[in-house]
Amino acid sequence: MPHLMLKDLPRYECLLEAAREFPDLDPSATEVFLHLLRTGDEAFRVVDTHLAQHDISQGRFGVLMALWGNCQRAGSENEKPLTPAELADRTGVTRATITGLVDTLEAAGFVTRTPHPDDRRMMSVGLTKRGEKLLVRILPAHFRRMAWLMEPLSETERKTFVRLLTKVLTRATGEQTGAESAEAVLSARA
Amino acid sequence: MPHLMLKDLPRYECLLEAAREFPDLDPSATEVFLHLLRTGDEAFRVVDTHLAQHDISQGRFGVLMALWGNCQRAGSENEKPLTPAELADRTGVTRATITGLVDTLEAAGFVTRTPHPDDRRMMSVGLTKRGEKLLVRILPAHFRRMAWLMEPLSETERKTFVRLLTKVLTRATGEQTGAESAEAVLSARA
DNA sequence: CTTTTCTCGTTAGCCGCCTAACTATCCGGC
DNA sequence: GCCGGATAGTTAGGCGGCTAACGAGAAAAG
Repeated sequence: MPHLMLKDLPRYECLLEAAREFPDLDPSATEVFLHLLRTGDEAFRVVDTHLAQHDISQGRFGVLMALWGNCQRAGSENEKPLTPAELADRTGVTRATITGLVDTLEAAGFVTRTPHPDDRRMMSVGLTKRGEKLLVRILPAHFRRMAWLMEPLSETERKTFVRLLTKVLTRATGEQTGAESAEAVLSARA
Repeated sequence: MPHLMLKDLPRYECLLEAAREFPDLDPSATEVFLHLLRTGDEAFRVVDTHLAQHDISQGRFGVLMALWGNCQRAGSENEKPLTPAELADRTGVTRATITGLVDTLEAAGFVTRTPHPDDRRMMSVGLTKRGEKLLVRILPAHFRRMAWLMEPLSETERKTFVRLLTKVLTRATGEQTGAESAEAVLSARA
């Protein structure tokens, strides 16, 4: 689970000291980076612990949410069945992983897997009544956890937070402007 | 790898709509939460991609960094060998996981595993010259990636960012004040 | 119409993480 | 001194990610 390198984040003075040995080390950037990963990890753990109480992993939950289609993708009425490929796309895991998740969810009776009417290569994965009930039972506490976690932040701070996160996310996910891509820039001096 | 539930983050209006159905849903809190996890995930991916080029997973890297002891824990001179229990503590994974990671690193010649002189239950895991060289070769590009990722943020923004992250981290990791703990508060209405 | 090429889902196998159980060792009470 | 409980590391088994390779079916090229 942990995406982490050091559980106890280094003190800033240590980063400064290390920066003398490694000129490439930007202390403030490193500090933000480590805090980001650590906090993301702990936030994940908070909700994952809750979902695990209902035998639902984050991956399974993602599939259920995608199927439940809560206002995803403009213009879709809720509860539309999806293909494994669409599920992979929306949850951000590979198709191979979707196969495994759907296997588990199907065995538990939360989703059904039927041949796609139009294209015999495809499958159609739909949420069952049972799966829907599970979500309705789980979601309130799930939302409460997120609200609890963010309670220390004012509305203004939340706006700022999202803005900063978006800046980093935009850079991380590329919007590859050719020569400016991460790989190009960063391997130049390798 | 992905700690995520939805790859394409929902639009804010969708959260508002969902909040009508689920009174427990706090739209701004949910928005921050989803952005935090998504961004943390992508930031992780940025450095993980680089480490993977050297056949080093994040877990292995954590062990090497802990051993290299870069200014961890006040008063320790660098390069001190550690026990698996200490490694588990510092990297935030279980001891069982450390066993596996050290197995791999030992097979690759980056660390050595010797019996502890004082206590025959313990082992002493130390960094080899080869492991040290690996770190020195990898770290500059590693630091460059972190710096590149945070480049869009000004120094002021970085300070703010760390402050906000710390607020959430503090809440997530508890500092359990008895009745205020997450489990107590959140399961009250379950 | 045939053949090539692409896409879909699945499979197989790897890895890192977990928990639970086990063995060996140390320590504290009697 | 001995014996029960704590502690260190490992093992066994499960799970959910990944990549790579596959066969079935659709679509494009000829």
